[in-house]
Amino acid sequence: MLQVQFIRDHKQAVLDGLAKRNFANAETVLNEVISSDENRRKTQVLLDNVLAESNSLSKEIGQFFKSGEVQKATLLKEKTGQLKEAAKKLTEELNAAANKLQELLYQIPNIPHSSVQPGNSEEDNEEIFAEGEIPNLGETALPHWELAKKYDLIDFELGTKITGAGFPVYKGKGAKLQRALINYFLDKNIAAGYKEYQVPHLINEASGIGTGQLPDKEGQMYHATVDDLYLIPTGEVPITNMFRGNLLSESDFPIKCTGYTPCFRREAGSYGAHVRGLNRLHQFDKVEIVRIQHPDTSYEALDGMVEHIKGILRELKLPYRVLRLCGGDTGFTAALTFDFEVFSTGQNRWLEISSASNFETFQANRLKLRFKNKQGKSQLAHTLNGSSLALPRVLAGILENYQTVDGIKIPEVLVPYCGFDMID
RNA sequence: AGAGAGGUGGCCGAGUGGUCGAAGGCGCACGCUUGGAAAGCGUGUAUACGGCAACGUAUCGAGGGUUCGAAUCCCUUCCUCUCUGCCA
Repeated sequence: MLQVQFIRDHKQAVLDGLAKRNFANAETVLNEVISSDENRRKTQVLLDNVLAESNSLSKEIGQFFKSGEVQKATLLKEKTGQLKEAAKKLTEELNAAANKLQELLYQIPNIPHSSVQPGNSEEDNEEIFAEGEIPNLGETALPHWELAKKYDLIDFELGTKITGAGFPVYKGKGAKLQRALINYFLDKNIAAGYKEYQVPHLINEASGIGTGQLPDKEGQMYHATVDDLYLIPTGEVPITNMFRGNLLSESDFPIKCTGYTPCFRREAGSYGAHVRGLNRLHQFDKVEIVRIQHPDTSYEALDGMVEHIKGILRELKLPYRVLRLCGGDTGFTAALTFDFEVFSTGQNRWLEISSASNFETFQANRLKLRFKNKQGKSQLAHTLNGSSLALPRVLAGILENYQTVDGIKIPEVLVPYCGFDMID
């Protein structure tokens, strides 16, 4: 959520930013925001004045009662009746104005960073880095769902029986490989200074609002209605919300967290060849990294996260590329996002395996996550997160890129975690 | 799940209808003191919104109500603790 003050002071910059995202009716919405805000402030001044008068009258009445001048008190009481009505009406107006402003602000996405290019879709994302060799497996390369079947690693049908499509069952060495990856990712993150957390997998409404999943995107989350809780779509939500409402001091920075969680996504509207196998699931595992930063260092931090993720992919010896997302493809809450994609040899396409973003103050404003700056004022912090990494597609990438006629080789760094070096 | 107790500032804790944004203590900051430190003494120390400011308003878990006036009374709700039950 953008700050009203910022919109008031930098209207043109906001318009330019929204244009990069192709946000419709930006000017109209901003004008509405500004007029709602004016209305809100005007109403508040009126209400404050009424309440101030009412308060001082009440004090006088109290004095009169104390000194026994009951008649004077009774006289004043009549006056307060009118003020009460006025206050009630103004309170309603103020609430209505504040709610309207809030609703408008919820609709406006974050302003993209200056390096973000305009664009409509993933076609317009820029590749900024690529590394690793794409193995030449020729015609024999199999997609991971066939490999998974051949070596009995993942059972999609069994998951369908238990739950439904998109809830696979990992078996034997498939399960072990996945567990090895989780441990390896966590160890890498911890070595880089991230503190490990195990967090709840269900969240309440306030948490969903804090990180921006609610109120608009509830259709993407599973909702446990009896208790009004949501299954997390990503570990970002519980991890970031640990800091909701906090007032930090500068010495608390940087805050670096990591955690392994399953992720649950309804993925309403997804279908077709692109969702086969592990490509798109309703439940998948992910190791997440989250950082809370001083605004001055948040972009350094983002670069640090990108380098960290590169390091992991380099060790896994997977061919990957990094994209800077264009305005139209950048998520609602992010100012700048880098996507990581691994080349999937068996499908001959790139698969997104990580996304690292700086949200600047957008989430912090919703979370009321602030710190005391050097001037002693409270100021919004910056939040960032990234996947390190999303499991299924890394698994798919390993199966497909490491396949040989004799079986699937295990990347060297994972052998100690797996306890075997070959799936055959 | 049933019964009871309770939720007050960074922390502890007083406050049961008015002068209470809230005593006292701890912590923290600054100053005095000191060769330096500790101790001692003094001053200051919540957040949000509005206002150039003086200041005003709101906030004692949250929401609603009674009252001229609510931290204090009533209702709803959330959370915590104790006991009982159940249970990985």
